[in-house]
Amino acid sequence: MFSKACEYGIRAVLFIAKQSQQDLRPNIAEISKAVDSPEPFTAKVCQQLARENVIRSRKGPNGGFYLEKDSTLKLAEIVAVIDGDAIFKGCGLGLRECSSEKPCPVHDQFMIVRNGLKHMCENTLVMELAANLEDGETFLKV
Amino acid sequence: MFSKACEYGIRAVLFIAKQSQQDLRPNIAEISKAVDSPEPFTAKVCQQLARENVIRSRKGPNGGFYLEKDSTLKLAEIVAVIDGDAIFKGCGLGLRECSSEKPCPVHDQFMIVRNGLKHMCENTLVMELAANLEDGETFLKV
DNA sequence: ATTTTTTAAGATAATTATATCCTTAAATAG
DNA sequence: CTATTTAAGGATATAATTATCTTAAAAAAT
Repeated sequence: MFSKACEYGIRAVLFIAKQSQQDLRPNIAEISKAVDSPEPFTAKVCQQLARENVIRSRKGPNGGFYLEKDSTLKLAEIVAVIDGDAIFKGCGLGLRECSSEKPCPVHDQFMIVRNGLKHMCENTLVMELAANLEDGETFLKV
Repeated sequence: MFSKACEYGIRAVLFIAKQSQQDLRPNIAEISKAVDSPEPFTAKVCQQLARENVIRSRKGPNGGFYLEKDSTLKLAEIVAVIDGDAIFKGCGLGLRECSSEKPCPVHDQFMIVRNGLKHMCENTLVMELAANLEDGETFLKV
């Protein structure tokens, strides 16, 4: 569904969000340990997200990645930055042109599924997911 | 969503199905031309599907790939053979273990989307899609 | 100011997915 | 039975993704 980079990205951001709720700023070593992802690769992904202003970063001692406490970041923004929006918009059979005027054979069926994914990602708040994580209701590794 | 191999595979099978409804058995050259896909790669995919009994093939003059006219083949079988069932079953965040007992943060949300895709693929008949194709209601290339 | 911590960026390596080529073997038509 | 057509299989090439390593630059703390 999502690329590995995107999976790591979402997991990293959820951990960052959880830590941010306690005024902490985890660095790459802490993040990759917490979400069980390769350190240099996770660094790349976090840097990309920071560059695109999806998350924030601070250098120097006590630095790391963080989110504003009142952040309204949604899953969709993470996905769009890392994987692009092909998964939300592209044709299920890979046709360049595929629209209701010139639909592929599964156009209508896919539209429903893709819209479901899109709405889900656009309506899921990172901070809310992080809250469940803090309660031990959900998990980020294994 | 699906791999390129799987996209080509579905497009190829839909064309094969359409031709089979007219008692034709297209060969690789005809298939890859009709669905605008690379010939050797399409050959690999079709051979794999034939080996796994998803479609049928016949060698020699006038040979090619085909489906029985009363085939009840569904999209899900093509996807499962080419991409496996990770897309129907796997965790959206790539966790090895992810269940209702030990869910990832987006477990419930993803479940809904994945099940939507799964049911769609399991309930969509290749022969029905091929019929629309024959009527010029849907398209397989560009 | 200097040192230390940490992000940032660039270059490189390994792996996987995509694509191609070439040879072999099967099967049909004549 | 033979020639021809076509799928099947193996080996190989290319591109993209995933992963790593190294160095630089920024910023905070002392």
